[in-house]
Order: sequence, then structure tokens, then C-alpha cells
Amino acid sequence: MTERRLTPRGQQRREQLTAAATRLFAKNGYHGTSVADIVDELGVGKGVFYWYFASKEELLVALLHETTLGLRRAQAQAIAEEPSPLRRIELGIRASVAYWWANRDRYTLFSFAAIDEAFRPALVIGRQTAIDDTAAHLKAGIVAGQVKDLDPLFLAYGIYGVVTQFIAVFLAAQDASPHEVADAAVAFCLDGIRVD
Amino acid sequence: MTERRLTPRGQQRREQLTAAATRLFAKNGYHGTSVADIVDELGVGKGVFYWYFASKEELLVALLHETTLGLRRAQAQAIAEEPSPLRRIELGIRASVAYWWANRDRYTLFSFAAIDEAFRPALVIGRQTAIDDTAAHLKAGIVAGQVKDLDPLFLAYGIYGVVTQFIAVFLAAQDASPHEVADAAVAFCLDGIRVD
Amino acid sequence: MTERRLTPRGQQRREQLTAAATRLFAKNGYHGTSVADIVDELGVGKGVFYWYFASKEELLVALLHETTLGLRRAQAQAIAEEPSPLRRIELGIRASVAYWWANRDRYTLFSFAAIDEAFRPALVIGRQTAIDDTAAHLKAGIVAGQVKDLDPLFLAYGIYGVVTQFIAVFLAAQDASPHEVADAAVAFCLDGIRVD
Amino acid sequence: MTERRLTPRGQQRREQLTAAATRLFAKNGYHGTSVADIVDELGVGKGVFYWYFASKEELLVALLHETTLGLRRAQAQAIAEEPSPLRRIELGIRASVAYWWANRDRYTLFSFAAIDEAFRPALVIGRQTAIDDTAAHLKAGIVAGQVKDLDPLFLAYGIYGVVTQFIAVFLAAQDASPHEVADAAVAFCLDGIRVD
DNA sequence: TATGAATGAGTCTTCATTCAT
DNA sequence: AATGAATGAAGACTCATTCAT
Repeated sequence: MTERRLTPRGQQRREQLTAAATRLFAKNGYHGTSVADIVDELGVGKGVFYWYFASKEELLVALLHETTLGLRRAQAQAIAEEPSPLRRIELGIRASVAYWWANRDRYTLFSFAAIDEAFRPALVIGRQTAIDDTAAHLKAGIVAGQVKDLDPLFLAYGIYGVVTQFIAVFLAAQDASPHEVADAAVAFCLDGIRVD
Repeated sequence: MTERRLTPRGQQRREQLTAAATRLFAKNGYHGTSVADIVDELGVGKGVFYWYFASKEELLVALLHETTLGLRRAQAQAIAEEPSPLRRIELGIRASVAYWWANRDRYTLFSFAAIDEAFRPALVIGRQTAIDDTAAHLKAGIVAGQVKDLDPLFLAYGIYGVVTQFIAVFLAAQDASPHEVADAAVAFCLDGIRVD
Repeated sequence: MTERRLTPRGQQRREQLTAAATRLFAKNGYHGTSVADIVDELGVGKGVFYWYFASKEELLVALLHETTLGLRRAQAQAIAEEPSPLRRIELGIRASVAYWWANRDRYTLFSFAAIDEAFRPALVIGRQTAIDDTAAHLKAGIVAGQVKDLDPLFLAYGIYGVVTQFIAVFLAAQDASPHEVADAAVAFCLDGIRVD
Repeated sequence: MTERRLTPRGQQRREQLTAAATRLFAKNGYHGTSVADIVDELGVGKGVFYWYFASKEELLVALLHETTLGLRRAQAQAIAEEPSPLRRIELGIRASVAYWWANRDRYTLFSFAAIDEAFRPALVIGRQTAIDDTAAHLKAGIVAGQVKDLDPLFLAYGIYGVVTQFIAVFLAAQDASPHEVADAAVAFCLDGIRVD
């Protein structure tokens, strides 16, 4: 899509569209949501959608990027002032849980992305970034003697998996507070690797 | 679908269909695979599909159940003779990795299931079973003094997440041997909870 | 279909098939009933159907003919000994009501036949026969001075219409006895044309 | 179907569709007419149909309702100024014949409706209304001493049957003028019930 | 910017009929 | 006579996308 310069009103419309799409995708899935559904939600014509997005696909990609970016921003902000590598990991985990809790609708978006060639990149990049970030902290932690001397990449994969799974299960369950979930994830991830 | 009594030839056809479908679903996704694609793969008419399955949906559900069952059978077999709770968990993890390695095409099946109301049950049941199994071993491990005294359900969720994620990443990467992956998963999961 | 000489057992099979078909057609319509439905009703394979009928269409035509024939036979029998033309009409009407009451499932068969070119003949012939029969009685009645001197064909159409409609409505209603219906039909049809 | 607000052009398209459908249904039956046939008649894409109707079924229901309504309106208009009950019935019959003559294509629509559960209501309601209307006039006629003192509902059923049948036969025959048919129907229906 | 309307390829599914055994 | 299996054309319906206004 040729980058379009949007008026403030246009900006707002675009956001309404992404919001509606996110809601519907979360409820009915990407394939279960039609462009018609999205514009009906706003009560506007179909032309509106194609004024702001080149295609339905592009919308999802944009959504994935936004989300990935938002998550990373939240993590960065959370650890900004923290020097200890182990604490950085912990704060990162807590920030992740909090972010997904606040954006639970967006969590499912990544399910469709897992298979479709058109979306996988947006997903893989996000995951790799998160893992690399964690691995860097782990490496620093090993150097600092805070973390056992294991392959940091493997550990990072593990942490990513634990956090992801805890979020998935507890978002679905909807009966645990984000704090409890974060505590559990942190405990599980760090108890095993911390040097006592 | 009214249960159909199948001749050996029919049995074989049904298996050919599920095999072709699994392959195509893995490559193009559930929504990206049409019934036409599946029957074309076997070079048979479209009616054949509907002779064996009531719908495309039913096929996926059947596939999910079969897979869930197969995994559980593999785990059960692996731990059959092992009395130690901690070792049972370890053997279960290794069996899971091996199973998914041998059935990598089926791994993606669960992605679609995550969103669609029609499939979620098949998925949730499988996950819950796996988690409950693990939790039971953990409880036994705690009683036996092998495992730290933490909430076994929480631990089980964590273990499930780690294993799932390790599998996801490494199946995609395709450059690590299942043994290495299993080792890493076991290390990550058990080091933190084991009583030294 | 090449006329097939049927064994007693074959004869019986054929009747089972027509019975099942009649029942299903009455419930779900001709288009709403598949050959599979019919044979499933008997728990036999699809080949059986095509052993006895060349096609689904042929089955319906056969059913229509049988029914038309049966009705005419019932009427003929009812009036056999009656010399008075007016009484013959009355007995014919009563026989019709009784016949349709006993064969209500077959009544609907004629609905589909009304439009489809393939079936119309079977229907039109039956109707024309009935009307001609009545018209003949009316003519005799006029000659005998029992009936007003009006166009017998017109009167016959009217009588056919009244009887048909009474049957349609009361078969659907299912709360009037066939006797009452017959009485009403007779009264309506004959009061107007009888010479006092 | 969510009520759609139509532009004049849309209004026209919708009417073109119903007209084409009526024509084709009359010729080939409801089941013998595909949505493709209908849109091909207008030379438009298949989507057009579904822009105006939720389904083929809905189209037929709409058609049935329109027709029922049109008939009733025609009858109401015909008897508006007539005070005599007997004359009201007569004018109603004549209006019916005229209406069906002018809308012969729509007459067959009611054949399919007779069997299909989805359509029966539209049909039954129309019939009941017509019968109730007639019964009311008959009752008034009885009170006024114009009509013999018989069950008005029974008489109404009979009249409905006669008129329907006359129309059916003569629409098919296509060689009698609507006036003659109306005369015959009126004579048959009223001669028998009129108080001399 | 926005709308109602239109496109048409593509989807799932049905079903009368045939056939090998 | 009978069966399970297969065929494949045909049908209803969907939906991303385009376009005239």
C-alpha cells in the first residue's frame, strides 16, 4: 500500500478499524471474520476498509507488527533502570504477562500467523527478538555469576515457552490474577537456573 | 457421521485420506486446504471424501483425537515400568519429543484448533490430560521427597509450556536432533524443581 | 426399465421400497428424499434400489400410477350396484374421501407431480379420468331429470375441486372424521345441482 | 436477512430478480431452478442474488408473501363498496380469478410450498385468511337471510376449493376466458347455498 | 472519503447413478 | 440379488476485491 498521509480523522478511522478487527479476529478467528463483518461493526461501507488497507492480509500483518512492537516497548520500559541481569529477566517476564493481560485480544492473532506463509515472518521475528533479548540477559547473568553456566539460547527458549504457556492457559482460564501468573512464571523460570 | 463399517479396503482409503489431509494441512493450513486438494492428492472423486467423513471439520476433529490419543499412548508406554516419579516425568518428556518428532506434520494441526470453537474441545482435553498426568507424577514426587513442595498444577503447566515450546521451535528449526532437544527440555524442567 | 419377472421375495422387496419411499416422500418431499434415505430405511445397499427401479423418477411415476389406479378401483367398486346417477356421484365422493383417508401419505405425492414435466402426465390423466367419470354421471343425471341442466364438464370440475380441497384441508387438520368430511363434501356438491 | 436499505436502482434490481425467479420457478419448478439460472437470466454475477436475498429459500418465501398480499388487496378493493354479503362473495371470487389470471406464473409457486416445512406457513396463512374472509361474508349472508343456514366454515372451505380448482384447471387449459371461468365458479358456489 | 452494488472464482457439500466383487 | 465404494456434475453460498457515483 502506498503510504498514505492521514488526517487526524483518518488516523482515528484506521484505529477504529484495527480495533474492530482485533475484537472480531479474537472471537471468530482470521478466517472466520470477513471484511464485511469488520466494516459492519463500524457501520460504514466496504470502501472505507480498502481506503486504509490494501487487503485483509495487510491488516493482520500490521496488527502483528504493532503488537510485537508494543510488547517490546513494554519490556524495554520495564527494565530500563534495572542493572541486575536476573532482575531484568524477571521484570521482562512480568512486563510480558501484564502486556498480554492488557491486550488479550491480540494474543490469538498469533495462532493464525503460525501456519500461513504470509504471516509467519511477522511472528518469527517477534519471537526471535524476545528470545535474543532474554539470551543476552542470561549471558550477562552467567558472566556476573548469577546464572548457571548453561547454553543461554536453550535457556531462553525455555523461558519463552514457559511464559507463553502460562499466559495461554491463564488467559483462557480467566480466574487467576496477572500477578499470580507472573509470580508463578518467574518462579518456574528462575529457580532452576539461578546460582544459589 | 453414522458409524460406518469399513472393509479392509475402506479402512485403507480412510487412512490415505487422513494422511493426505495431514500433509496438506501442515503445508497450507486447514483453511488453505480444500477438500478438492485432498482428494486430488489421491486421484479420486470428491464423493470419496464424504463417504468417509461427514465434513472437513469432522476430519480435523478426528485427526486431533487420534493425535492426542497417540501421544498419550506413547507416553504411557514409555513410563510403564518406571517407578520413580521424577524419572517418569523425564521419560514422559522424552516420549513427547520423540512422538512429535515422528509426527511433526500433526503438530501444526493444533494451531487452527486454538481459535475455532468447533475444535477447541479436542485441544483442551488433550492438554488437560497431559497436564493432569504430569501433576500426578509431581505430587508423587513431592510425597517421595524428590520434588520441591510447590503447587504441582502450576509446575505441570510450566513443564507443558517448556516442552511445547522446545518442540515448536526445534521442529521449525530442523537442525537439532530430537535427543538434544529432549535433553534440554528435561534439564530446563527438572533442574529447578528437583530437591538436591 | 426392462420388465423384470420377480420372485415372491422380489415382489415383497419392491413393495417394501415403495412403502418406504411413500412414507419419506410424504414427510420430506420428493426432492427432500434421497435414494440413500430410502434404502437406509430398509437397511439394504443402494444396488437394491436400482435392481427394482431404473431411477428415482420411475419410482414416483409408478407410485402415481398405482395410486390413481387404486382410487379409480375404489370408486368403481363403491358404485358398482348403484343405478341412480346422483347416488353414484355421492358414492364416488364418499369412496374418494375414504380412499385418501386410508392413503393419506400418497396425497402429497401429487404436489411435486404438478410442476415437473416428467410427472405431470401421470397426474393429468388421473384427474381427467375422474372428471370424465363424474361428467358422465352428471349427464345421465340431467337426462334422468335429477340434475339441473348445466354444462356437465363444468360441474364436474367444480365437484373435483370441492372434494380435493375438503380432503386437503381435513387431512392436514386431522381432527375431523372422514364421515363428516364426506357428508360436507356431498352436501356442498349436490345441493346446488340437484333438481328439487 | 438484515433489512437492507435499497437505492432506487437496488429496488429495481430486486424486482428484476423476483420477476426472473417467478418465471423460472413457474417453468421448471423451485427445485428445477438454480440460483445460477436466475442470475444468468439477468446477465449478472452470482453475488448479486445474495446481495438481495439471504437464500433461495428466502426468495420463495418473499414471493409467497407478496402474492398472498396482492391477492388479498385485489379482493379487498373489489368488494370495497359492496354492502350485500352474497355479492361480496361473488365479487371476491371474480377478483380471485382475475388476479390469478394476471399472475398465472405465481400460481405454481404454491405447489412447492405445500410440502416443504419452510414454506408451508406462508401458504397456510394465506389460505386461512381467504377462508376466514369468506366465512365472515357467509355468516353475514345467513343473518341477512340470503344464505342457507349451514356451517359457514364448511361452506367457505368448499368455495375455496371450487375456485382454486377452477383456476388450476383453466390456467392450465388456457382456452377459456377468465370471465367464463369466473361465471362458472360463481354459479357453482352460489347456486347451492343461496336462499331462493 | 465514502457508499451501495457488483464480480466471480472458489468452497463445501449432495446425490443420482454406476460398478467391481 | 446384493453390497460397499466410487464417480463427478451440479448446487447453494461466501467473500476478498473493485468500481461507478
